[in-house]
Amino acid sequence: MSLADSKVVSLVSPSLTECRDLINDALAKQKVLIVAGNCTVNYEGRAASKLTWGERVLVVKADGSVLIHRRSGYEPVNWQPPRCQFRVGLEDGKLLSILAIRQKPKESLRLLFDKVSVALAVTLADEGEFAMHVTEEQMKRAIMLDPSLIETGLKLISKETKMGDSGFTDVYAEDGHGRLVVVEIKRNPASRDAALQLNRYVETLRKRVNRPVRGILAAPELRSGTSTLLARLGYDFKAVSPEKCFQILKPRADARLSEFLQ
Amino acid sequence: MSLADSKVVSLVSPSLTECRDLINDALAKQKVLIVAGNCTVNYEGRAASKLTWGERVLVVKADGSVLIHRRSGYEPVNWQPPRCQFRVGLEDGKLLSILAIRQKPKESLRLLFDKVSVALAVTLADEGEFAMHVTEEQMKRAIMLDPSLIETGLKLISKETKMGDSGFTDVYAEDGHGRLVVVEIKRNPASRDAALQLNRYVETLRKRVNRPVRGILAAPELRSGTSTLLARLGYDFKAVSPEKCFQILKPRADARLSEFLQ
DNA sequence: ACGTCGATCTCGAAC
DNA sequence: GTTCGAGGTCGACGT
Repeated sequence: MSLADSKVVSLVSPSLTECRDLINDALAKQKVLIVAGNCTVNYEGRAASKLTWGERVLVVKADGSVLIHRRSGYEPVNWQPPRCQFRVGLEDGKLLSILAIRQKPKESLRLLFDKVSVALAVTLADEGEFAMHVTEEQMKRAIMLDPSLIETGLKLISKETKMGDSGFTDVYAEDGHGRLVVVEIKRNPASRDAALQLNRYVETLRKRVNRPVRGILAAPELRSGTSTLLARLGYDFKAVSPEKCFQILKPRADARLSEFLQ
Repeated sequence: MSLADSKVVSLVSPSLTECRDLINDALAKQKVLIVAGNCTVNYEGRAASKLTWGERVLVVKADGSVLIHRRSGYEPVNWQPPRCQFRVGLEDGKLLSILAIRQKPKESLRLLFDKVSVALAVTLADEGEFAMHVTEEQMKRAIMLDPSLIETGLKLISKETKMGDSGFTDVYAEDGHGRLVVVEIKRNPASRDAALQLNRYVETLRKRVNRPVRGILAAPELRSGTSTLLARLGYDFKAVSPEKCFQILKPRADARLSEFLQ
């Protein structure tokens, strides 16, 4: 097994020639490529940009995505989404040039390295499964897909996706008797705060429309004392479990998400 | 100069203990840290997710951003924006645990490595400047060089380069019928605000001259709803892409552009 | 600090 | 294929 076939190839302070060979090998074998060094970057496509000399980390992934990261910042300074094609070359033996071209939209990313600190080609074996858990937002989505989770005859008014100020999620609907309904959704057992928050939304709405407005607090359960408060305010409670919401979302979710409760 | 002080520290197939030390050193010195290995990731915060075992690349940047990349895909499978704090530890000497915690919103990212292929700590010296190229000003320049980009028969009146107060760029011209034309240029999809801004310019001009004044909104596209507003105000829209402007500027530019392309 | 908006948004789904 | 909407969006700007 030659060096180039091993799972990790790491070159510290390689010559540009060594680096070119490693890059070509990594690209051919669809490894993940990581290069840290002094470079410039020119981008042209949907927009155009220029990045003058400095040390950055280049990452090329197996699907031809490209990331160029500076020392700080979550987002790459330059990048390309998947399906890039590459041309790697040495200019005068002094500059390592990497050209990443993408069709549709037609874009190009051109890197020049004059010094590479470290170059890395890694084969990643990854069959792991990624799963998002049920969030409040997903519960909301389930309820909007099937308002009968709350009450038969309930009809949505708006697809408003605005979140309340304290992580409360609200749905506006109309019940079987034509009354406006505000539904507050909580993923966890709802506290008195949730009831008061619901109250604020209903009060606000009552000032704006001249018709009956109901309030419903939807959550897996109520914390102690919340039931009394809710009744005193004149609102209803509806038990909604994350699991039930998942049953609604499941048929619409893709294969990966179906794994989501693990 | 010890190993840990050099600009690049690269460990291939390190023990988890070595790896922990390298990571702690990198975090302390605010280096860029790159770790490739077999891991799981658990995220909890605004949402929650779980990623089962598999080989990925972890990147921690100098500002405490975290990226976890799988072999494919532009986007990291898990991440944290800047300002994470870290806790690194060994569990039973069998698992390397990295906990990244972020306040506001309260979020946590927990990685467990059972095998590290390669660990890298790099100091990036980067004072380079990043500049986007086709700016609104450049689009304006292109349109002034070739007003037919907007409409055949359009003639410039002034070379006024004054910018509008909100980043709006305006061009004054005269159309084939001798009517005054105000052209508002936006580099990005134009919103209702752009239409209203154009309206203000046209209204102002109509008060000062006693002749017909047209308004044209030039942008790559209109955001939803803007078309209706624009029509109601009686103005025209002309699609102008940065790319097309770039094509106009490209042949005319001289020394500066040759630098721009290189 | 909080809300609104743009982005080389990216990404997936619906049509 | 294109269009549309969501996102753990991120990040910048205005209040």
